[in-house]
Amino acid sequence: MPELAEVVYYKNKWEPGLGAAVTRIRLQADKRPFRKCDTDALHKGLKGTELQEGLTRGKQMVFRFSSGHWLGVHLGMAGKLFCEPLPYAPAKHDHLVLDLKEAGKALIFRDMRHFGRIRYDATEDASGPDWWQAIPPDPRSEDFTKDHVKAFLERRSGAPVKAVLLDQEGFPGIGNWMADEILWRARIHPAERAGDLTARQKTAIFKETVAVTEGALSTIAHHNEDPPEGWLFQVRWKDGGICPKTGKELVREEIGGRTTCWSPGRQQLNKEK
DNA sequence: GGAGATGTTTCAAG
DNA sequence: GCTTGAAACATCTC
Repeated sequence: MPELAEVVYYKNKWEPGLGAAVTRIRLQADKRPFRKCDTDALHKGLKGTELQEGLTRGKQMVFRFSSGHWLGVHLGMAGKLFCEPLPYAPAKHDHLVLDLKEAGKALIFRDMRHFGRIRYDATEDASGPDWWQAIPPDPRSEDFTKDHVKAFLERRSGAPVKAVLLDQEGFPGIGNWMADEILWRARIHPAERAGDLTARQKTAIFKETVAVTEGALSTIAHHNEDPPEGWLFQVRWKDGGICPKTGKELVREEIGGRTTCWSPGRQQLNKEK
């Protein structure tokens, strides 16, 4: 579900808890979102600390608590964060609930599919845990440059460009619909091998990645609205969806391991041109 | 009942 | 060691 802009949207859902201390922690330690997480340490470490800040990079989130405690959140495919007044009774898939008594709020992580992930780290490093610092620059960053994009496309030269756009090592925050939107705008066939792209096409991928990210942030990040009319997003899951540019039918097929939607008249393989 | 879902990890093969 | 592709993960909805 959540790509870069939606991750920002959900991160902000915990804002009502800023400045308040964690008074109670309820979690389902045996569930998959806590794989590789020391839940005992989380319990002991986080209790009594104050929520100070929430940050996002790509699809990753981290919440900074007082005294060097950090909570990492990944929403997976279907996860969400929200806030409810106390007292709050957790539902079946509410894997983590933080009560903040002085704010009168419960902060909740819910994930029906269990593809999400919670992490806990204790470090005095003000830049955050190692895994957080290791996340490559996302498309909002000034370090996300044309050269960076070109180098990554060349490194993954044998893979379909759709698969490369989904790789969080090169395009943190880009997910399935954003990748389709970028390729549709750039008029590139999703099955094109990244190494077969022209210099002009590589530049187009850089520019459209930034543009789609900004467009998504301006709508989804604030109110979870859909992107504007005229985006592929509006039609890509509809049966018999029509390309807003060509007026012809869109195609759906699995490319790079994910269902991919594109406009055949607009996006062709280079060798077919 | 079966397929598919806005994602990541892991593993095998080249 | 690096790249690529496919399977696995858990649950719900259509």
